[in-house]
Amino acid sequence: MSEPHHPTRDQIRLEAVLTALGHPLRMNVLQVLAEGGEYPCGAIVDGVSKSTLTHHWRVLRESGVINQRASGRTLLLSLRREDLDARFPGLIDVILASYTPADAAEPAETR
Amino acid sequence: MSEPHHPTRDQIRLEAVLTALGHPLRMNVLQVLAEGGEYPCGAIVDGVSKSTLTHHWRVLRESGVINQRASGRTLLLSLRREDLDARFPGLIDVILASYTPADAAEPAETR
DNA sequence: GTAACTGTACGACGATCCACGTACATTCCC
DNA sequence: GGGAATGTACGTGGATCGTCGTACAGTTAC
Repeated sequence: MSEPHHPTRDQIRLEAVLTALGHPLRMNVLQVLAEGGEYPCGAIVDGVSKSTLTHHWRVLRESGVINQRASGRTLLLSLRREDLDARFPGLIDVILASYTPADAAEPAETR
Repeated sequence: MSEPHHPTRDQIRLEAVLTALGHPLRMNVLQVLAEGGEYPCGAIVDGVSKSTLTHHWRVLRESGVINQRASGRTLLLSLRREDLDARFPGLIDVILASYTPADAAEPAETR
């Protein structure tokens, strides 16, 4: 696996982060990764094709929300917590706290 | 002017708010309205056609970010601060604090 | 009443988003 | 080496976004 391109900390833009998190699947990924640790691409979401997932990984990676690290034949995903907290202090915490079960009710809703 | 439709406080969804603010023009509007007070539609942004503005007002209104109140021949816009703070405590403050001049540098940038 | 002003409604257009299937590159394991 | 596993790359098709011009509706002022 090749190392994909990531923005540096300074290149992370607020609008890109907000846009990235304005999609239920990607918000769901944030929730999972916020627990900490690294996950292979295929271990977080299911019910979606591989190529669709690749699309969402790219949005999350290029906005600076996640990091993708090659390990064997998998790419390990993790949240760029330190970078996000340094750039936008409190933002991730507030978003996670604001995303109530009422919002998360239908992950695969009609949209 | 007719009163347009607004979501109730409970109908405001985090993803919709994040998506709404994931556009530089609308983020700009948030900054202006966060100062407080009410503004006519045409007094916040310029360099964009009226119909384009109407589109962005709808996005902001339907996501629950702003309120539009009819007054004479104008619609007065204001931030739904109380509703947003009640629903997502701290979110607006953090977003405003995170939106540094570096991000806001080019309001009418190449997009 | 009539003209000017403010903003919406509607339709159009190109660009982007989102989901998918297929093909391919890389790695692991036999 | 050959096959299986993991994910990306590419192209496609439909939906939505962002912008605009034009037309229209409500209000104000003469």
